[in-house]
Amino acid sequence: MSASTHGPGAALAPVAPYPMPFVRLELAILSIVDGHLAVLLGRRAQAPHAGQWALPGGVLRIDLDEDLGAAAQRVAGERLGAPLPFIRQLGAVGGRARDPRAPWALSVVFRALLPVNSIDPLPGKRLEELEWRAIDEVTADSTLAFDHASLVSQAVAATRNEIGALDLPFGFLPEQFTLGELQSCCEAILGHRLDKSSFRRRLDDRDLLEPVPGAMRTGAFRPAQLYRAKG
Amino acid sequence: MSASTHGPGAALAPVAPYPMPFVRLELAILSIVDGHLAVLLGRRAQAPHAGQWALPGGVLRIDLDEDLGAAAQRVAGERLGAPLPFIRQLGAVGGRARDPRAPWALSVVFRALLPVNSIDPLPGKRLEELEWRAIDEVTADSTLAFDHASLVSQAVAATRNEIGALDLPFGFLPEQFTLGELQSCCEAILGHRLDKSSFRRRLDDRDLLEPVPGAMRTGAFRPAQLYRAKG
DNA sequence: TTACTTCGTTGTGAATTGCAACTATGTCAG
DNA sequence: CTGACATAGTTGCAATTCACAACGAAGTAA
Repeated sequence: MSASTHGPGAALAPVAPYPMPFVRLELAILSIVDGHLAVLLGRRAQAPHAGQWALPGGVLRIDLDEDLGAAAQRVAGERLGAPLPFIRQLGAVGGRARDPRAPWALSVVFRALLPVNSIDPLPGKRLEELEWRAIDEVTADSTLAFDHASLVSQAVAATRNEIGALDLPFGFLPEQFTLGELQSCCEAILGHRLDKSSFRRRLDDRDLLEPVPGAMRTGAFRPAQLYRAKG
Repeated sequence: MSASTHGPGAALAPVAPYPMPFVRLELAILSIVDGHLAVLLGRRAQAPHAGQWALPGGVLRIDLDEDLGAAAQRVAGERLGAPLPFIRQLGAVGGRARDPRAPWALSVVFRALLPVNSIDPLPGKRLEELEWRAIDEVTADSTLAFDHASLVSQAVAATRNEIGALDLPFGFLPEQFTLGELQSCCEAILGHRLDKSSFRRRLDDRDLLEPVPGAMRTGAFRPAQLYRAKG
């Protein structure tokens, strides 16, 4: 459709006659279930790797997608029924032996964060089983399809680095949250516990949060001040 | 240049009926010239953006390249005549309006480090002007072709982050180097001076270097112990 | 011999961090 | 009504790290 009908500029050198790779987007969607970092996987219905678990993804559609970010959002919408607000590109993988459906397959990998108690995106459209799987299991088993085990590790490592730099995982949290929730969230991502006072000191040194004046989270015990991201 | 008679790809059956993007590799090759961080740019001979400066790069050749890393090495060899030992992928950019030669262009961006006094890679093959340009100028002018100014900024930011995490820029250095050289190198990358004692303390806390027993760098003043990367 | 420049180390006060205690404030059981 | 309880939020302090500066050491060059 858009093969040659896109030429507002002057006549340029033609696109090289080389065959191009099969380009896909893969989504590493992370969340926290039962206090543990988890990734959303789908069981493949068709060959190749039928029956194995894989990251949700889809083919790049240059007729539909304005750019890579838009492509990732489109795939997220098709597979999960909802756009992903906190999404970041991790990089690309590509090579000859990655996907038997094509002689050369290139995937651009995106990482997204979904709120803790987000409604399970299972009521999607044409999707098979989708399941949250704990990171520890996934990286231990490593029976994922294609090279997706390595992609998951990459996504987790990138996310842990962000937390280390106090780049807060707002994608995991509702708009308003308590400092305890934020800390638990970071602990789940990192896989170890943090010190409360150090954590809070670093937070207000960086001036990233602001308290919501009247709002408190009321529960079984003492209520906690609600905060929201600043700026 | 690449409109020659090379068409082994016609036989490859497309795996999906969707058209695929035009895929290129771009190289952000950094070095330190005159104590300042610099990037290697080439002046474009042909349209589009003829006469403007751009990162060296080339088209992905799925018939030649085993994977993305190999593709980057091949492009480096063709454009510079030498392989790049310290190379890392930064990510991919892609969209409709990136390159007027194709309706949809995707570039995978690599960052490489070249030793300080590396022989200028100018004696390449079919290349136009290639020139080291100081980072400060490049990011200020921003008259680079395509979106390459943004790619350069990305490469610099990634490299500065690595230094901050004491991921040492061995690519900038010869196999053996003095601590002073290493420090100057990091200072050039970061753009500001570092404290000598702090720098050395952090270095031997992480146990990254080992002294070469008898080797000293002798110069105009007091000789300095030579070190090499450990492990 | 002396000036000079870089190498390498040491010292010190400030800032950050880790650890642990303490108080505060609500719910809930009795 | 009262006190146990679990979490919220703060405080204190020792230990570590850090920035900054000074120092002696080692070579060249005049």
